[in-house]
Amino acid sequence: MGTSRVTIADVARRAGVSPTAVSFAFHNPDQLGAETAQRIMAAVRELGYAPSPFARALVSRQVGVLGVLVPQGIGAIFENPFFAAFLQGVGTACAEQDRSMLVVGSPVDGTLEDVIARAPVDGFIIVGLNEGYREIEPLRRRGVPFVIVDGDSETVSSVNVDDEGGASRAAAHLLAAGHRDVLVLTFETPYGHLDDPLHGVGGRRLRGYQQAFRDARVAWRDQWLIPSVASVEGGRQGFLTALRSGLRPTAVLAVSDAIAAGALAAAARAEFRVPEELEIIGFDDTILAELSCPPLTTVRQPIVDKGRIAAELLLDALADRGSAERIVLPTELILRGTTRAPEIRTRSRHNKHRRTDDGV
Amino acid sequence: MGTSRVTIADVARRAGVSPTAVSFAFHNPDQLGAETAQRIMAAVRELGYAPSPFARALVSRQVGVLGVLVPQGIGAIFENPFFAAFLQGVGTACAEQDRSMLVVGSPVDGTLEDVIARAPVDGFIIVGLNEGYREIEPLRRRGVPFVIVDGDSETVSSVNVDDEGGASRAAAHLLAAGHRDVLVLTFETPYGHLDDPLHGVGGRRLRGYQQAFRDARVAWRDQWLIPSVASVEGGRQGFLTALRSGLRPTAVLAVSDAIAAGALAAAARAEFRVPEELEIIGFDDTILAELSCPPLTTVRQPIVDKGRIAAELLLDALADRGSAERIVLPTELILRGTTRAPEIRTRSRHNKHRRTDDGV
DNA sequence: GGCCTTTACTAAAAGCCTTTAGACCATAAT
DNA sequence: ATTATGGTCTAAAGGCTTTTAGTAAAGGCC
Repeated sequence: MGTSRVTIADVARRAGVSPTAVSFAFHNPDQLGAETAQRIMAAVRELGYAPSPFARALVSRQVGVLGVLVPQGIGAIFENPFFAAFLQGVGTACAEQDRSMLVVGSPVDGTLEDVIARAPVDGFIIVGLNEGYREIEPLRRRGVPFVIVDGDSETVSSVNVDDEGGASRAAAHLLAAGHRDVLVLTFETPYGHLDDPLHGVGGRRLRGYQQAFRDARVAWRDQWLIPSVASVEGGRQGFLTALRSGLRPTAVLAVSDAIAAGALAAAARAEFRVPEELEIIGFDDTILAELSCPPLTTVRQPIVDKGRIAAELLLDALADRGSAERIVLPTELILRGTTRAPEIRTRSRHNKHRRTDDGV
Repeated sequence: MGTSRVTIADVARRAGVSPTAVSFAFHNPDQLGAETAQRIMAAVRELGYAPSPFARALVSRQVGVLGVLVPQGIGAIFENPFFAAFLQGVGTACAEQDRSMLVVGSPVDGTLEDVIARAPVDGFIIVGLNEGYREIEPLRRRGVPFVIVDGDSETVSSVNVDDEGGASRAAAHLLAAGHRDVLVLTFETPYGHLDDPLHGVGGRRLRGYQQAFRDARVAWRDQWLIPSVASVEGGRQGFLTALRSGLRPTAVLAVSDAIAAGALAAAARAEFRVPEELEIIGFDDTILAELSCPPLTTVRQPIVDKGRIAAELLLDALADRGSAERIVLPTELILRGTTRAPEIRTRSRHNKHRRTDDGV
C-alpha cells in the first residue's frame, strides 16, 4: 500500500553486490561464490523480495502462462461440463511444466480483441474458432503462437475429434433399430458469422447424422431438425417445441449431452418411457451423461485428452519443436440406459460400427 | 518466429511521430491532432502493432488479470463441480470489467510459492487457505492484494459460508427423524499442516454436526467418522470401509456432494433402499446433487455468488476502495430424494431450522 | 509588438529485470 | 617469471511502454 515495491537494486544494496549478482543468485547460482549466494538470498528473505513477473517477462519473453480462449461468456463456459473436462486436460499439461492457465472469454462490454491483446500469455489455445477468424489475426501479428481446437487450420496445429463419424454411428444405431421418426436437436449458434449450421462442431455432427440417413436410405426431413440453446434448459425447450409442432418422435439425436439431458427430462415429464418408447443419444460423454437417470447413451469424445494434447502441441510450438500437426481423436458410441439393448438383434453389426473409430 | 516484434518505435517511425504520440493515439487521442491520430492508427494497422502487455503492465501496474489460487492439483480442481461454479462466479465478475482469470493450482514438480511468485496478476483470490499460511506471505510482501475464501483473515477481506450452521441443521434433521446410527464421511485432507480436521471447511462442518449431536443429546462416536477422499470414488470407498468395519448406518452425513454421491452409489450396490432404509445428506448443492438418482438432499451454499463476491471484494481492494470485509453467506438445507419427506411429522420445526440462515 | 494561453507534439525518465561482454584476481601450467 | 585458466563479480545494454515535464508554434489580447 504505502511502501513502494522492493526491487532487485534494493536487495543488491543490502547484500553489497550488483543487481546482476542478485539475478544470478536466482537463476545461475553456480556463477556465484557459495557464501555470496547465501548472503544474497538472506537479503532477499529479509526484504521480502520477489522479482516482478512483468519485468521478467519483458526480457525473457516467457510468463509461464497458457491462455485458453473461448468465444463465449465466461458464465456459459463454466456451466458447460465439457469445458470443465477440457480445462482439466489443459491444466494438467500446464501443471506438469509449472505453468498456470489463463481463461479468456467474451467480455461483457469490451471486445474480445481487446481482451486478447492484453492477455499476458505465452500462447493461446483457441476453442471453436477457425484460423481465419478476424479476432485472432492480432495474435498472429503479435507473434503469439496458438493452436486451434474444434476448428480448422492450415498453418498451426489443431486438435479435433471425429465428430462426423461419431454422429453417423449414433444415427446409424437408431436407424438400424428401425426408427424413422427421429428428432434431431442441434446447436442454435448465437455467434454471428459462426451462424452457418454447417460451421463448427454442430455442423459436423449434423453432417454425420445426415450421412447415416443417406447410408440407410432413410429420407431426411428438415422439420425434424430443431435448433436448441446448448444447455439442459435448451434441450427441454427443444423437445417441447417439437411436441408442440405435432411431432411424435420415437428417438432423439442430440448434438450435446446437455441438450439430450434436457430432452430426457422433458420426455419424462410428458410421460414418455425411456428407452422403451423413446430412445435418446447425446454427444460428448460429459459427466451429465453418466449421472442422468437413466444414464445417457452418448457419443464419447476424449475431452480431457483433447485439452491435454492441445496444451502439449502449444508447448511444442513455444519450444519451436515439432511442426503444425493435425490431430483427430476418435469418438465412440457408448451404450447406456437411454437406448435399448441391441445385443439380441444385431450384435455383430453394431460391433462393426463401433470398431470403425480406433486409431488416432 | 523469424521477424522480431513490431514495437511502438516502429509505428512512430512509420507515422513520422514520436513514440509518445503513438501511445497517446491509444490512450489519449484528444491530445493529438485528428489527422495525426488517424495517420498513427493507420500505421498501427499496417504494421499489425499490438502493445506488449508486459511492458504495459510494468509501467501501469495493471494487467487486467485476477488470479484464483487453489492449493490442489489442477486435475482435482476441475473434477470438482464446486470449482466450476465458483470459477463461474469469479469469471462473471471479471468479464464485467473486461478482465480475465488466471487459475493457479499446485504444480507437479515445483512449489506453489514459485508459481505464485511468477503469476502475472493484479490480485489473488485464495481458496481454502488461512491468511497465515506460509505460501501466501510472499504475496503480501510483493504488495499483491488478495482476498480469502473459505479461510480466516484478520487483515484482508474474506468470504465464507455458514458451514457450521448448515452442517448442524443437516445433522439435526437426521437426529430429529430418530436416527442414531449416523455414518459421518469427512474430508481426508492431504495438505500437510491443513491436516488437522478442525481446520478448513471440513473441520467447520464436522463441528456443526457435533453441535447438533450435543443439542440433541445424542452421543457422538468417533468410530462412525470415516475420513474420505473428496470425490465420488472417495465416498464410495468411505461407505464400503464403514460396512467392512461392521457399521450398519441408517443415515449418512457427508461433507460434500461428491462424497455423498459415492456413498449413495455404494449403498445402492449393497442393496440399501434410499431413502427408506438409508437417508443421506450431502453438502454444497453442486450439480451432482441435482443429478444423482435419487436427487440428493444437501446443504446448499451459494457457490456462484461466493465467487462473484470474492472477485468484487478483490476489485474493491485493487481500487483502494472499501476496507476489509468479512462476508458470511447463508447455507440452506435442501430436501430432495435421499431423505424421507419430513412434512408429516415436524413441518413447523424444520421450517424454523431453515429460517435461521437468512441475511448476509 | 510583447505577453499569455492553447494546441500539438517530443525528450527523457521511470518502471524492473536479464544477459552479454568483460574486468579483476588468484591459482595452475609452462 | 610469464601466460593461461578459471572463478567471481560488475557495467551497461536491452527489452517496451507510459507519463511527466517541457518545447515550439499559433493565436488572442491589451
